[in-house]
Amino acid sequence: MKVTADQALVKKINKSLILHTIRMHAPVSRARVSEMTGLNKATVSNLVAELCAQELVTEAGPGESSGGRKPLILHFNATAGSVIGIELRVKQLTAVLCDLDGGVLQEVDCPLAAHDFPYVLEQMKSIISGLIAQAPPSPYGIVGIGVGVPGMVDDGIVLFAPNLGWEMVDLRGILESSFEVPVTIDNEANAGAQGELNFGAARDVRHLLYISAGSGIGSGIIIGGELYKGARGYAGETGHMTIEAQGKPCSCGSRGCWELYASEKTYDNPGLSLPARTTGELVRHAISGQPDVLQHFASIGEYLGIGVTNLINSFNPELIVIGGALSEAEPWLGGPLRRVVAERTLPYHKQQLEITFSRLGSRGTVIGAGFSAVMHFLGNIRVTL
Amino acid sequence: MKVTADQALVKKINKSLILHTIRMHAPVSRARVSEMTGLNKATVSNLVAELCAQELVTEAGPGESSGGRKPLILHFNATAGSVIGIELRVKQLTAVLCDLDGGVLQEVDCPLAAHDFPYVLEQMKSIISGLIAQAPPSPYGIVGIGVGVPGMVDDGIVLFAPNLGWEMVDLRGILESSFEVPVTIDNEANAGAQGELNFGAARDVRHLLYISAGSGIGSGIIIGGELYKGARGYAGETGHMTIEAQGKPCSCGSRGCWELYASEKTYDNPGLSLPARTTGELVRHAISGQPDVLQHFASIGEYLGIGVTNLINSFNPELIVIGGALSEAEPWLGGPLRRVVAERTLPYHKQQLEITFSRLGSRGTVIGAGFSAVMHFLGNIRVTL
DNA sequence: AAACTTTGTTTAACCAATATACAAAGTCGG
DNA sequence: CCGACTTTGTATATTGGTTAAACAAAGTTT
Repeated sequence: MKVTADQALVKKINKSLILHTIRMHAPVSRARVSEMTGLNKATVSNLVAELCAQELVTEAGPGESSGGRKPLILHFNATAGSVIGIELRVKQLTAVLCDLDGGVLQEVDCPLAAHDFPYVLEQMKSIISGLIAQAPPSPYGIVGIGVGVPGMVDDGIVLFAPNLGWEMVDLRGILESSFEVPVTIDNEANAGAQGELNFGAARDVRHLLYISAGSGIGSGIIIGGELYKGARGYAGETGHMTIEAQGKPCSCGSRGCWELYASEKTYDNPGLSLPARTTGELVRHAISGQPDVLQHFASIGEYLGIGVTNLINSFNPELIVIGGALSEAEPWLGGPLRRVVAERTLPYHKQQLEITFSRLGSRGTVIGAGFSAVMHFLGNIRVTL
Repeated sequence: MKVTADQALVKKINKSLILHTIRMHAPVSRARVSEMTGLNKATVSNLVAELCAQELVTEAGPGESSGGRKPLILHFNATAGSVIGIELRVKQLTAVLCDLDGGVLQEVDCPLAAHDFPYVLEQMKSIISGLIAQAPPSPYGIVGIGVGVPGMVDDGIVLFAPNLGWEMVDLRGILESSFEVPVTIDNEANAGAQGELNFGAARDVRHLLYISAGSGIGSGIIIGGELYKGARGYAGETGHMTIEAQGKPCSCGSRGCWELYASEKTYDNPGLSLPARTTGELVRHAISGQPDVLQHFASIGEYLGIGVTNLINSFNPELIVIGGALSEAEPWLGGPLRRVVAERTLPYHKQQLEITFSRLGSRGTVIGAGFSAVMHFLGNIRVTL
C-alpha cells in the first residue's frame, strides 16, 4: 500500500529514530542524541519528553561533565513491559519471559509427548499463562508474544510445518484471541537470526545469513538489517537445496537435498556405525575421541560448507552464523566447514566473509522470537531513498 | 546513514509518489491521482503544478467527463530528457538511446575485437558520443548513462569481471568525468531484471528472480520491488552454486558449479558431437530436428531446473524469468526445465510460482541499464514501516 | 572571579498538508 | 432548455511539526 507523508508521519519517524537511538546507545544525553541523529536539540527535547511520559525512556540523573553543564542521562526503559518468547521444537517447547531489551526474566521448558495441534496448543497456553502470572508489574504489562515455529509462516499463519504435521494453522489468530495481546509468528530460523542479530554474534551486521542446523536445515536471511521473508513466507527453506543432482531421494520429492547430508537426518542411516543418534550424545563421544563420530562430524562439516558456499554466492552476506542443535559440535564442524568454504568460494568473497557459531546457543531462537514481539510493540519506521 | 524527517522530506515523498503514480498510470487526472495516492486534492494540485513547471509532467487538455466537469489529463513527460543504456558483453557492445519511459530512440551495436579495458573504454566512449549527438533536443538533455557489465559491481566500481579480465575498474568515475553526466553501473543480470520488471515479463512483480543464462549464469534478484545487491555487490553470482558436490572442477576453484551444466559453457566439451558451438546456430539445428542438439538442450533445461529449484527454495520469488542468450532456445528448454522444477520443489511453491522466458529478448539488459539511469534522475523515496 | 563550555528549554518563524468552502464546467431528467 | 446534481480543480484559514536563535542553567578552566 502506498504511504503518504504528512506531519504526523514526520513525528512518528523522528520519535522512532530517537527511541531506537537511545535503546541502542544508552546511556546517552539529549545533546548526544541530537548529534547522532542530526535532529535539532529542541526536537529531541520535545520528543524525549513524550517518550518519558510514555515511560519508554527514563532520566537517570546527571552524568559526567566534559567542560560544561552536566548532561541528563537517558535510558531505554526495558522494564516498561515484558514479552514472552517461545520456541516450538518437535520434542520440546521452550519459553522465556523477557524485558524489552532481551533480558531473560524466567525460562521454562516442557517436553512434548506428541505434536498434534490441539495438544501442543494446550501446552503452549499453559506455559504462557504461567509466565504471564510471573510477569513483574510494569506500565504496559505483557506487550506481546513471539513464537518461533519449525515451518513456513506467512502473516501469522503456519502454512506448512512438515515435522509437526501442521498445515494452514492460524496460530496468531488463536493465540491473540486467547490472550488478547499482539502475537508474532516467525519461522524458527528467522527468529534465531533476529536473536543473533540483536543480542548475539551478529550485532549491527547488515547482511546476515543464519543457518539453523538441527533435525533439518533452515536459514534466516537478514538483508539490509531486516528480515527477508520472500514472496509468501517460504524464503530460507534452504535445507531442500540440491547439492547432489542425482543424490539420495528426499521426503520432499526432490533428490540430493542439503539436509540429507548436513543435518541430524544423517544419523538415521542404518549403514553407519554411530554409537548414538542425538547430537548431544555424539558430542560426548567426540570428546572422548571416538573415530567414527569424528569422521561423521567432519563429513557433516564439509557438506555444511558446500551448502554455505552456495548461499554465499547467492546472498553475499557479511557474516554467517551457524546455529541450531548442531552448533554444539562446533569444535569438530568448524574446521572442515571453513576449509570447504575457503576452497570453493570465489576469491573475492573470502576477503569480507566471517563464519561464526551461535553465541546465544539454544536461547537464540526464543530471545529472537521475543524480540519480534518487542519490535512490533515499539514500532519501526524508516525512510528509504 | 540515518535519515531525519522534516517538511522538506514530506514534500519530497509526496512529490515522488505523485510523479511515479502519473508515470505508471497515465493518462490520469489530478482527481484520480488524489484518490489513488490518498493525498488531498489541494496537495496534488500544488505538487502537480511544480512538476509541470519542471516539465516532468504535461497537461494534455480535457478528457471525457463522467457526469461532471471534464478532467484535465496529465501525462508523464517521457521526452523531458534522454538516457543512454549500454550492455557490455564479451564480444559485443550494445547501446540504446531511450526516452524516460524506456522507449528506444536509437540502437547501436559494435563488435569487440578485444576486451582489455583501454580498448573497450575507447569503443564505449565513441558509441556514447555518437548517441549523445543524436539525442533530440529536450529540457534536460542526456540525464544519465546506465551500463550493464558481466561481473560484480559495487558502487560504480567493477570489482571483478572474469570474462573480461577486469578487476577494480572505476568505470563510473571514468565515464562521469568524460561526459559530466550521472552514470550508473549494474551487473548485467541485475540490469536485465530491472528491464523485465519495468518493461517486460515481470511488471509489478514484487519478488522476481531473473536468470541470465548465456556464456555463464548470473541472477538478478528483486526483493520487494527493489534490486538486492548483497553486502558488497556480489549477490546473484549463482552460476557458481554447487549442484554436484563431487562434480567437474570449475575455473572458480570449486567443483560442480551450476554454469558448467546449464550454460553455453557446456558447448565446449570436446566429447560432445554438437554441430555448432553457439546458441544461435544450435537453435537452427534444433529447428531442423538434429537429435544430438535436442538431447543437449533437454539436458541444459533439466540442469537449469535444478539450479532454479535451489533458488526457489531460498528466495521464494513470485516469478522467474529466464533471459540471456539461452532464452532463444525456449522451445526446447522450457519443457524439461518446468518438469524438473515441478518434480523437485516443495508442494507449496508450485501453487504460486510462474516461470517465463524473457519478453524483451536481447534488449532487456540495455533497457534495464538505461532505466537505472532514469530512476537515478527522477529519484525514488519511500517510507517503510 | 571572570570567561568559556556544554546542556537543555523557550520563542517565534516557517512551511507543508488538510478540511472546508468555492468556482468552474460538465451531465441528466423532465 | 432549464434547474439540480456531479465532478474537477483552486483558494483560504488552520493545524502541527521542525528549526534557528536566543536564552537559562550548570558546569570547567584560567
